[in-house]
Amino acid sequence: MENITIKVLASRLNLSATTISKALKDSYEISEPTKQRVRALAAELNYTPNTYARSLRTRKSETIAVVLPEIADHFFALVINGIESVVREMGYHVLIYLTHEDYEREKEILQYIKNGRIDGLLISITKNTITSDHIAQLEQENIPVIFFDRIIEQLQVPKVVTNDFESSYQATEHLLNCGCKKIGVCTIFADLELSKQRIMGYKQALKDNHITIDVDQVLCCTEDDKTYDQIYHKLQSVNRPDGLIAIVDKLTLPIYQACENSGLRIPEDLKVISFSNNPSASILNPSLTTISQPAFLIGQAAARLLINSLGPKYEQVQQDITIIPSELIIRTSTSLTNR
Amino acid sequence: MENITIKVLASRLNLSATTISKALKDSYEISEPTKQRVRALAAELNYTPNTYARSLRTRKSETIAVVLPEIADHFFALVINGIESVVREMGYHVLIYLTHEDYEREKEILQYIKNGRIDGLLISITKNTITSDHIAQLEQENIPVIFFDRIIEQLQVPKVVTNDFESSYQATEHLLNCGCKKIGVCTIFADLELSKQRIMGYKQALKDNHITIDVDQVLCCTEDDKTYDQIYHKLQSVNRPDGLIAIVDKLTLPIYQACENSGLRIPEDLKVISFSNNPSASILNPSLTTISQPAFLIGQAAARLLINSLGPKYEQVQQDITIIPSELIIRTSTSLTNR
DNA sequence: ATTATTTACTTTATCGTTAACGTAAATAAT
DNA sequence: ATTATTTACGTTAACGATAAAGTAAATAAT
Repeated sequence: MENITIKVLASRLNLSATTISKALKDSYEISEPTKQRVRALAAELNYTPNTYARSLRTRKSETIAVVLPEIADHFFALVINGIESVVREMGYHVLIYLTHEDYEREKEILQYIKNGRIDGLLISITKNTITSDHIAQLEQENIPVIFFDRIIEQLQVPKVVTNDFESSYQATEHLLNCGCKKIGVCTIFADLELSKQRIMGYKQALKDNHITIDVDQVLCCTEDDKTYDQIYHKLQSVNRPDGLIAIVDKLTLPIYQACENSGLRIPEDLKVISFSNNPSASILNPSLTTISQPAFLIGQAAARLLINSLGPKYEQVQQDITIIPSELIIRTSTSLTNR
Repeated sequence: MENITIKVLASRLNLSATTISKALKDSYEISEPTKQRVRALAAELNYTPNTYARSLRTRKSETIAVVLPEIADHFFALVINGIESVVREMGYHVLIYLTHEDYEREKEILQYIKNGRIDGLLISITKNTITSDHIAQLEQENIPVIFFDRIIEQLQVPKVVTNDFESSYQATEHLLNCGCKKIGVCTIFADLELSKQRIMGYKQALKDNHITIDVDQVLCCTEDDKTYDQIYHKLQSVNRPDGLIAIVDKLTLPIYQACENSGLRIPEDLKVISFSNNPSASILNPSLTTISQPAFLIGQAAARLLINSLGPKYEQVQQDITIIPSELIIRTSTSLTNR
């Protein structure tokens, strides 16, 4: 079957290839009757332009890459939904790359996508990303980059995040209001800016409420396969918390399991709040109080920023940070109980 | 900043562009010393080939598209993980397109990606996809297509699915073994082949156990916003089931909520099994008995089939179906209770 | 010693599209 | 009536890579 190219259309209509190209772009240089003939034949033969030829010529691919740690995570899935909603409207395409929290893999990917292929990049770094050269390099090649959620603070690149500090502060105050005396916080991503912010928010809330900060109540589970044990151990200890903030959704499972297995009752013995977007939070037993992050909106905002920066004017995107607030959704896991 | 192309390398080394190209491909036509010089300079200048130029010439893009209804669904997220694991190994790239269960959107997307851009397609159709012309058309353009999970039975295209019939049969027998007398089944995707298979499996199990099939126990919730009401209503009725099979994960939430709100106890009053890959199944209360689909393996198998069909030999992929079995994971929601 | 083959390249053409520039005919301006 | 401008196209070249075909020099075969 013959490949339908612009040349085929041209020879059939006794026009030049350029004229076809211009006609299909609705250029003012082409007369209306000619445009109609061209469009009619293009439709009849089901012509679609060859992406590669076009991109080679125009140096635009209408394709962006999304690089992120994980997709089987409701937060990131929702972010992608947000990105897709914008990208679709703008007629762009999305390449997805998963790092699986592997820093080396992240560097590989960025190397991979450098030449051609993408017009811009949305990225959420791995928990181990320590340098930013691989990202800065893309910028040097004039590929705009936007960070979302997991950012590198120092890099002069637009960022879209939630109000990590404030929402953690708010969560801590909520636990205090529920009568908690010893509040702990737990993370698995010690080095991420968002973890630091959330822990700072927690500490600030304690400080503002004149409560001494006990470093022992900040639990960093950095080794994946020991997370459960560390939590279980903590909840068994004499110095166990009576309120716990989980900085990531992934901690919900081990926390609930550790309580189940150690006989601790939620919320009677331990009140729990988790940063989470998981819809099953409402049918857990007890239902889980969450800080629900605006994942969809983060995706949208990041995608808009990126696509705007690809526009014709190319005004150097100002180095800025977009903050979209999270929402505290109070459920049973922090219910008041009389003891 | 000058763009590093093959020509730049060529002029710097006093070689022709073709020689550079061949050297970088480790062609036998180029001498070892020359290859080394070329590789050294390429590395020094951080050369990466222009994807579009290459794809235009070779008619290969090393890119596949994945078209699927939804990403914020643990099953599909795991499928993507599986796909990514294979694609990554093979050096391919993945474009993601979401249909959001919109059939028109699905057609648009396929039109969209027709020319150039992708070498092959992995697709799981929307709940409303009734014709297959848009898919057959891609095949005509020599773009191989593989179905996964949600297939069109009639289309002569390789398919990767789980054992829908058998696992549903097995689930039904499990409920019978737990003493259920009136087993219901519930779906939101009446027209999908997988729904039909699962319902057939359920019916066959009843038949084989000499139980009359009551069509009233097959609940099709086709309108999204009425799902909860229909389930609630069903569970309130005189003819309510004492065992329920949920054909998709999305039904877990409304079923648990309806039980909560109507005072039905799981598993005492109603035993529940759901097709689900959601990790929170184990911390629901009661924990949920699931048929866990091999999502990751489905993704891998589909991706392998596709990429193999892109290979040089291009032996017409046999019209076949790959079936990867699901696993019944028994938890508390189907525990035996004495009544 | 002559021819055949191999080695290591180069030249040319092309993938499909579009940017840049060119031009004949028609229309408008003076 | 002459020049200027506009309209509606066409020609050429190029994006960067590679397939196809060509070639000089070196080596092997007879």
